[in-house]
Amino acid sequence: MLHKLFRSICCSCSTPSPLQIHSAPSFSSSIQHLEEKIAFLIRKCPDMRALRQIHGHLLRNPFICPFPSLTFALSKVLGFCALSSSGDISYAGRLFDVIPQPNVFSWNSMIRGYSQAQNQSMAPIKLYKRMLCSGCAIPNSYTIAFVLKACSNGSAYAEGRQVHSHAYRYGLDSSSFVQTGLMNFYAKCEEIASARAVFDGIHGKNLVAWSAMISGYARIGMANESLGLFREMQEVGLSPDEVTMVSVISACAKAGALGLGRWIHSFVKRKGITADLVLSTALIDMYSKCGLIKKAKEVFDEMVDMDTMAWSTMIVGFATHGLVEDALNLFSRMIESKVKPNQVTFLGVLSACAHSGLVSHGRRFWSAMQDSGIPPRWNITAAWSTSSVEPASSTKRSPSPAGCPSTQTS
DNA sequence: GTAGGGTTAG
Repeated sequence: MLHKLFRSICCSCSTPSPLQIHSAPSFSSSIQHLEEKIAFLIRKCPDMRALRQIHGHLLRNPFICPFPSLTFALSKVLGFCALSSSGDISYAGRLFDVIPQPNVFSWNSMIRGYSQAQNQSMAPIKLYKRMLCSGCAIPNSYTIAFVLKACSNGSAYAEGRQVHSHAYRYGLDSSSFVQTGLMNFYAKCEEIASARAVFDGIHGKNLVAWSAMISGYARIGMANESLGLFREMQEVGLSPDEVTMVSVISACAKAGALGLGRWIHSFVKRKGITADLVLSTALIDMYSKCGLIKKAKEVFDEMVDMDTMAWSTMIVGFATHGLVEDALNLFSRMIESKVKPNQVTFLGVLSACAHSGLVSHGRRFWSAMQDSGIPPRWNITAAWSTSSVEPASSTKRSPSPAGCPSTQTS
């Protein structure tokens, strides 16, 4: 089926003759047509099995897919393997290693793919270093944003600062995606003053920039600053969305600001902001932490689809309030609903058992937890290299501006 | 000329 489809697509895009190649508009149009077809085919690709067939066709029939279309096609194949939920990052890695001169799209797909993959915390930054050293592709705003995300996830502060200076040197620091990436990176590394410096330097801040800063303050418990910025955002005429509201609700939860939290909840309703899964979970947490467990349960009961985090938040809430029976009953309902518990869920039920001296129940949950493959302890280690990351050549600008770190590591 | 940023539980 796929074979036939591929054949028909490729046959409909005839290989340009030498005459056509000299006739630039015709050649260019033919190439573009072929690339559109290949992109379509990969976009519709259901799984790795089909993707491997497409990849095989490309390699076996280079005459129907000449350079530069082969480069384009391979970067599309790579993008699917590295980024799609039905992709395969190890296949992407093997493919990437045999591409002679990967283009910037391929580098970016791999950097982003490794950032999203489990147990690959070192890989994105190593790859970024390889990209800079290779000198065959210049980072763009996508590269910088993806690497910054990887640095945020891995709390790789030294590397992130270097990436900041690279953003400046390559003239990419005016990209809104890079700016948001920088704010998030600094906020996640608890360098909130640096995050704020980036935020203050943005001209024409959009909703994402405001939300990122509000979230940065909320995350480290600076509730007043978070809520103050939320007010300021509205004063400049920007309307918050559900993502902004989640951070604001989280700030109320951390501050134990029930009055404000209730006002925010009514604000969400009044403005018609969708109380999606994440926002509802944030509300449950806020009401629970502010002592209003009944209201938390009301929000939970109104939810249609609950994930592990929503169930766990409610279970932990009950446990914290000493409502042991409610916590254990909810855990049973969660299992009946076929939602998989995680370490936080078990922490909730075990803490409920501890509060009420239910030793035998506790032992059963302890065994069930280990049977589920959840170890009693887990470590999240940021195994990042602290070695220097330097571009191979070509700096666009120097020296660094105020607030932008030097590229040299001490 | 392929693609992207801000959100929740311990």
